[in-house]
Amino acid sequence: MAMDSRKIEEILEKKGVRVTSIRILVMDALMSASRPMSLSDLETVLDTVDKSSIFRTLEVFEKHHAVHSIDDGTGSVKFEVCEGEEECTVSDMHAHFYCEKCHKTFCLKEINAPVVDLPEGFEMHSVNYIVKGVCRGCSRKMV
Amino acid sequence: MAMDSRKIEEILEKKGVRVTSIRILVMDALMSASRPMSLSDLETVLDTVDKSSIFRTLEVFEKHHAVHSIDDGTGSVKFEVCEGEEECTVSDMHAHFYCEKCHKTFCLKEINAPVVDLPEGFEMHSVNYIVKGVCRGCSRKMV
DNA sequence: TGATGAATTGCAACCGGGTTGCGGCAGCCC
DNA sequence: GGGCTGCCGCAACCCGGTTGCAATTCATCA
Repeated sequence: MAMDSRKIEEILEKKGVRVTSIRILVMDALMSASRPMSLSDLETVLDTVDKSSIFRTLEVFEKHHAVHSIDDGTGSVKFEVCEGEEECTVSDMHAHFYCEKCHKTFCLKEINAPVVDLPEGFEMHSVNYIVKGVCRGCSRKMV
Repeated sequence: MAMDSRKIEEILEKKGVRVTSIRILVMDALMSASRPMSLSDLETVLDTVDKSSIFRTLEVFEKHHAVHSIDDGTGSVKFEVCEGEEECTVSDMHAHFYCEKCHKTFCLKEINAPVVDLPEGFEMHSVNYIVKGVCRGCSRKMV
């Protein structure tokens, strides 16, 4: 338990999510992780909780804008906690970095996902901006 | 057969890909499609050809930089023909648009994928820039 | 406190995209 | 022709994601 469960309950309530023990566990895991987590990441961390429960919990969280999903092109969707109180908007989305060596996905929180002008008639709902390459740790090791 | 198979043979040879009848079929399908195609798209278009053959053909094409793959976050990777003679570079990559109504992926060829400055130590190999929303056709229909 | 109905959870099975092992076949060179 | 290499089809598999269903938990109200 990395975080005070009171605080987590508060957050869930603020988002309009009914509080249950499993939801606290999942939110806690997400908040104490330094990187976006996939369903199977969560499965291994929370090995007492069933996969489908985690899956449905994430569904609920996403619907209530407590978390958002990002697709880093690895074939497994990652989830991270929404920052502000409000729903994430397009301009809030930040870039992500996927390391091809260590297969980890990093948040580049400082870097907003760039927004481009679309051709007329196209309506933007969200953007996904993923950079792939080698992360700091791995590029050091290679010298 | 939308294209002259001679031309396709030429292209394959230029990329250093051995020419076979299946490879011509796959390349033809990709070149005559107006949108990036997934493995299963190709499967339905080329219903005489086995899935694994298409899969391995795409592998070969990709290794020889005859096609590149894009991940639009739908869970199925799409492929499109590389434009120039040379290997695609980061700055050549263009943005893509995924329509949440009709579930089609569009190339925004005019729009280069934006390139951001990474934190020190991170090394960029490729970028994926996907915009999700509603496409022109679908937003018209809704009026 | 106990009953009732709705929401949540675990289990098991399923789905679909992607991937692989293997045996057969085609093309090529000697 | 014989042998080699690479290509192809088939079937089976893997894994992330998803669903149906029955059991459990929870909130509510009498």
